[in-house]
Amino acid sequence: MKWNMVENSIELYPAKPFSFSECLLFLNRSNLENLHRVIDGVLYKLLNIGEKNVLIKITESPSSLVIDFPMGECPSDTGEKVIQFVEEWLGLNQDMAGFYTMAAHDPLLSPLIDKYTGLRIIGIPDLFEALVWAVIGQQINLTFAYTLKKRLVELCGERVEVEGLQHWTFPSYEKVANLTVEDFRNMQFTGRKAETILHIARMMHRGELLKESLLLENDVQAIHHQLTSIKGVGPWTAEYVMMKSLQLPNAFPVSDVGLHNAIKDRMNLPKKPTVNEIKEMAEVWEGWKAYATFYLWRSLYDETAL
DNA sequence: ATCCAGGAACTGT
DNA sequence: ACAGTTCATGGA
Repeated sequence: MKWNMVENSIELYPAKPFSFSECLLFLNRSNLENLHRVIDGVLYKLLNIGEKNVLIKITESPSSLVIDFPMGECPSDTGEKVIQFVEEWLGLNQDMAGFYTMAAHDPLLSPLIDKYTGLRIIGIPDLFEALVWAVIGQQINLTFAYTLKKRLVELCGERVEVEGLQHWTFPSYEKVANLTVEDFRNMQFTGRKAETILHIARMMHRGELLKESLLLENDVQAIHHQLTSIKGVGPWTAEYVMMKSLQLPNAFPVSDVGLHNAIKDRMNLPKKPTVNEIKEMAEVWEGWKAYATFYLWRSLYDETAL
């Protein structure tokens, strides 16, 4: 992707179609979210890069996205990492052309790509954060999931105040690895989720689980197997992480309840479809199942009928 | 109060 | 292989 550094700001030029307002809508869906902030069309996020916390501020200009650094100058040698993060976070490096061509011929997806043109899959570039968020989200409603995440972040994430606004980073696996099951129980995590998250944190702390290593696997089945071999990580969590953190366009959390509800609503079905029925209708999505899923999720929080 | 939630592991057949 | 049970709690 093209980019340009001008004085103390970076301009990015995502390939079209790209919708910044769709990014903001997704990122602003919960008022319990504290890992970024959306204020009047401006997106803030605190990044931890090379032991330093860097606040980025993203705005849209007519022809580009602009990243500014409200804490001062962009520290030298972090510019590249900031760009890479934002690309993965907002999906700027995603090539949508094949998906749109496929979706245009699918009666379920075609209204969605028309209405949400430019929507990208919003990612969670940090593998640890993606895994923890997925484990938290297992079998509980989203509001409670956000509450639990907020408690964990405020317990051991890092906080910075800039211009009167608080900003948080997600806790590092080093810090989480030093927590106990009781710490999690006090935050109303279940014992199982506490064990799973602690296990993941300790694995990553020991260097036994690395995003770069997963991405070097030669096929997605190997990645899926490596993730599901972690106790507490099942098929849904593995696919979710492959979609949101590893950016695999064909990742498919087929058992996802939200996906089931979206398909039911979109097709006016009397009840939710079975997993096998969904697998059948997803055959034509081959190669793009992650995008199909994300566009269907998007339809769930649409206030206006399609 | 009742059902369900962006599941997973375990148990029994 | 497949179905039922348990975990645990909050939200609507």
